Amino acid sequence: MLLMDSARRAGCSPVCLDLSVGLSPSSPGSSPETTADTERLDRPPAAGCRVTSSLSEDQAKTLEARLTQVSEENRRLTEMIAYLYASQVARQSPDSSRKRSRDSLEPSNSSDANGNGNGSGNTKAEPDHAVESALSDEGTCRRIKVTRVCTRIDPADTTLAVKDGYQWRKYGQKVTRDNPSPRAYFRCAYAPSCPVKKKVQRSAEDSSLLVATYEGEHNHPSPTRAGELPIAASATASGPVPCSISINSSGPTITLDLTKNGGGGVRVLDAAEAPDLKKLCQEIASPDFRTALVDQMARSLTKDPKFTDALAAAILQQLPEY
DNA sequence: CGTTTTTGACCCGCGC
DNA sequence: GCGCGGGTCAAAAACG
Repeated sequence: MLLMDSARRAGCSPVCLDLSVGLSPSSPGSSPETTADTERLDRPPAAGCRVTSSLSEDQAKTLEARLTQVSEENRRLTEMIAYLYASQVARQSPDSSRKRSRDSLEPSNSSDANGNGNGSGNTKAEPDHAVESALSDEGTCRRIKVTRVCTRIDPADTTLAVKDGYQWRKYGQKVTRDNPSPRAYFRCAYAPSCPVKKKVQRSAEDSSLLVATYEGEHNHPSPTRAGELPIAASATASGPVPCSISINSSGPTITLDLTKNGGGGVRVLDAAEAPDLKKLCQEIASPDFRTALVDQMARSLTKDPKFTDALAAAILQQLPEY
């Protein structure tokens, strides 16, 4: 979110803040906020598509100029992301790592997959699953998975409820120093057999953003999502939504913004899981990721009325007049 | 009446 | 040793 703001301040359109970050220029990707127009600009038409061939020379030049501009903005944002990411990693203090290493001594269930249930569950009627991130700890005997999920909520909503498909029991609430809004502590309802805990707190910067931090992994299926894949697997399977990339100011986390469509999980990485940006980019550039991304983009675009309208208009132009 | 939530007290690690 | 702050406990209250 901050990055998006920064991008706007820097005069960049959020349109180009896409997943082509760190990838080859041909990599597909777009923000959910991307308009149909830009979407067509970002990518050359597929083979056999006759749309561009019907454009006038002026239109072609305009489009080309626009493409150049978008590419330039993309490049600048890529650099910005890399810079911010590096800064965030550098800011990781020894304190925080010590704290997390202490956490890692807590009981954890590492035997099964990442059982974090979020994504399709979602909060409120509006499925506005905004940001996810994952933290993993290594270097100790045991390993506890820490996942951060941000959900867009109504600022007036005072309940710290994140409907993620699992049942939770609240066991405490505390006002923390760095945030005026209270932090709620939840344990999985299947405790003590399931050791997962979560902390939920509004973002200090954006009260409409609810930040849930999950610790540990569920050792049971979600009561409401039985049969579905756990987060990490589903993220790859369903594919990440075309999304903007932001950097969570609260920590060294690269987040993927699902603000618009919230249509599924997303592979998320942070400093602990992705030691450097290169690794992150390699992951994003993987064939599976790309395939899932293309699939998700197609689904997203077909849901976008602007896109369908533009497509219909383009098709209409190609129809012979009778 | 059983379950869940609330909330003040308590515990523990850390820095000074 | 003391204070601070985050995390947890557990009794009381609220809820269905």
